[in-house]
Amino acid sequence: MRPTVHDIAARAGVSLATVDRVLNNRPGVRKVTRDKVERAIETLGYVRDVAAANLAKSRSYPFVFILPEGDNTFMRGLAAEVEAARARSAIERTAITVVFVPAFDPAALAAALGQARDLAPAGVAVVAIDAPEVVAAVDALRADGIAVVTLVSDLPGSARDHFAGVDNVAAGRTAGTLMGRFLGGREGPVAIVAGSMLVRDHRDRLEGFSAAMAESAPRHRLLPVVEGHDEPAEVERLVSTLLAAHPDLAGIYNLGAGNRGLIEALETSGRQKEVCAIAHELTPHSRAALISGTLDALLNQDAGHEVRSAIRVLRARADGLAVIGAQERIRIEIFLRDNLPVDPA
Amino acid sequence: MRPTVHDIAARAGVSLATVDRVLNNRPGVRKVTRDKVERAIETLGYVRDVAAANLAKSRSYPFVFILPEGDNTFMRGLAAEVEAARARSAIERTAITVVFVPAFDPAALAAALGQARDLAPAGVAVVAIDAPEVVAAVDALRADGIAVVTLVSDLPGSARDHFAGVDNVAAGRTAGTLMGRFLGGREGPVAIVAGSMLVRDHRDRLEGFSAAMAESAPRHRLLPVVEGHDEPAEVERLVSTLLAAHPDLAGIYNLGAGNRGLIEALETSGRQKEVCAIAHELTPHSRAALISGTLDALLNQDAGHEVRSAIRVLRARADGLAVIGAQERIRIEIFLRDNLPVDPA
DNA sequence: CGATTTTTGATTTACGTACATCAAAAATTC
DNA sequence: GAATTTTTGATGTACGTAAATCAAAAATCG
Repeated sequence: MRPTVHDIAARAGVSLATVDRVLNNRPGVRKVTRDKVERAIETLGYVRDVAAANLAKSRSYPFVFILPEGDNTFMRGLAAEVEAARARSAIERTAITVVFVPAFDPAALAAALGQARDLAPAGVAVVAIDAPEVVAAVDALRADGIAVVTLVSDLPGSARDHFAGVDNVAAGRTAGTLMGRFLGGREGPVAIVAGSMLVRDHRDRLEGFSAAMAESAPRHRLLPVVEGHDEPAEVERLVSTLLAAHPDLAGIYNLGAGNRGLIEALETSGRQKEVCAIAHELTPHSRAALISGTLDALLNQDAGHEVRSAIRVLRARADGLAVIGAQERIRIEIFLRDNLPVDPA
Repeated sequence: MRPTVHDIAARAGVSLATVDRVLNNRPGVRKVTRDKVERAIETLGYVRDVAAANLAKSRSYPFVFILPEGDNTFMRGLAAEVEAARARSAIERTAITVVFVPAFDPAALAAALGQARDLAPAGVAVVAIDAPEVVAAVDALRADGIAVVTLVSDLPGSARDHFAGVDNVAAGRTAGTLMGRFLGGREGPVAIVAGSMLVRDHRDRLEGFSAAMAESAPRHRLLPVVEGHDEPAEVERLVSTLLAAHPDLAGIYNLGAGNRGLIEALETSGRQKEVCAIAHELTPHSRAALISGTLDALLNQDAGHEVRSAIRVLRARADGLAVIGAQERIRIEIFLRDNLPVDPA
């Protein structure tokens, strides 16, 4: 049977109250006694029963999640995952408030962070935009002792506690290597579609992709990046224009959202088999396109993992505990039509 | 504030005892009263506090894990993950016993399953070997009401509750598609190295690989499968022989363990860049070979995920709860040098 | 209707920890 | 050695649920 505080008290020859004082380092214990108790804890291998402790404390963790609005499928999926976490909040003793802000709008985001601060939560998770006012708002939260985790897109230069997202330079590199190898002997330029160079994750992916392509397929020319603002309709126009302008187009890398537009444009052109297309995020649309062969590979970050990781980190920070970095690292998943999970993410 | 049993009692106008009877469906409650209580539960949105419930029940889950012996890195990693779970057992209320049996030995495995039965655990997790005596031993456990989960390698035809591992046909297909696309315009046959056709996972991978290669690279001839029994030394001999016999070898797929032998043979031959090599399981050796370019891609199943999933499922079965299949599906991870996680699995 | 069975209420103990209070003992100071 | 401060003990309550007991009330039966 697992040792309890009573066992420690007996073993150390002290009272329960003293054990409690040591365990929760309350004052009023001589060092000799403290040592005795700590030795007993050590030899018995006592581990505090967190469930019982939380029950006794009736602790709760109020968190705020700030997510972008818009009909981008990935972000909607992320919101759904936060909602799922909210549903679990009863048993996890978290109280999650979700706030939506206009996408790509630094001022609105900074304002939302300010309002979150007024709620005095234990922690805030935010899909960041890389702008000075956002950095300032995050730092203000931290100054109030509120834990902050960036989600999906990071905010380097701020005092955020943690980034719950993938290494986007590595993601871009992965896409570049796959593109280079899939192109094989083919000739022709490669196009790149981004959402916005305002967000850090897109800039990072571009950097990684360009570098890896230069290594794995140096003879392929990269066309200038076009920005589709993660809007399917805009992406479709851009890609159609690219396809028309470059009859020898060998590949397309969409490093942002708006895959519906990419897929639509490719299939309308009838060149979906000749053009090697790589994109991000597994959604019902991208999934179908991967199966049909319009998309050749898909990189993915698991939104559910990211949300759960963010919550774990926020809770740990709220308790003043350390975070095991390796355990919270979000993986870059590669999907081909053959290793698709049965359920759409 | 979250509702408790007291709130339900008050709302339904019954006593605490009656609420308890309904919640744990004990006998002695009229349907009218039961309905009243259930309506109160519904309207208040009551969710049982599992932590408090487990505390009150002081429930514990004794599990037995049966793993193969041998110095195969993946299996050692799996054992380490089980050990890590054992370390967490204090806070998770599990009591895990680990048993090691000789690899590829159906009789020994069946005997171990029999011994596990004598311990009367709540559940057993086992790396299965596809043999009739093993099926019989698993079915005997199930007949005793002991939950059984197969780990890594499945046992179809048995009464096991769940398989905590990847879809190995899909894994083989993934390898086949990657191989086909990576080969690009190259010519030459492709070799396949397996561990043993005795275990289901290897047979499944072979099937998937052959099918996908036939689709994506039909002109490449597949050489007859050779078996290396997951032993690095044996794999090295086999691969060296293959390399010598086929100067035009285009690719090698190692669907079993023993990557050290594969890597050694390739690097000794000096043909590691010409031959496209795809293997399974991320280990320090395979990781280094991926970075150096000796291996071109690596498929992986996360042993930690598998162990934790197995425990979740065993616990759910022990409590008579349903398992959310989609949540327990283990993904087939693809690693290129660019998306390697920072820490070796 | 009374007798019997079934259903319900009231109450208590327990799980392992947190936290508070007050008294008792020990150590320290003068 | 007395007065003071610090340390320790004893004890109780709380968290939300499980589980048991015994009495009381209600329903059912003959």
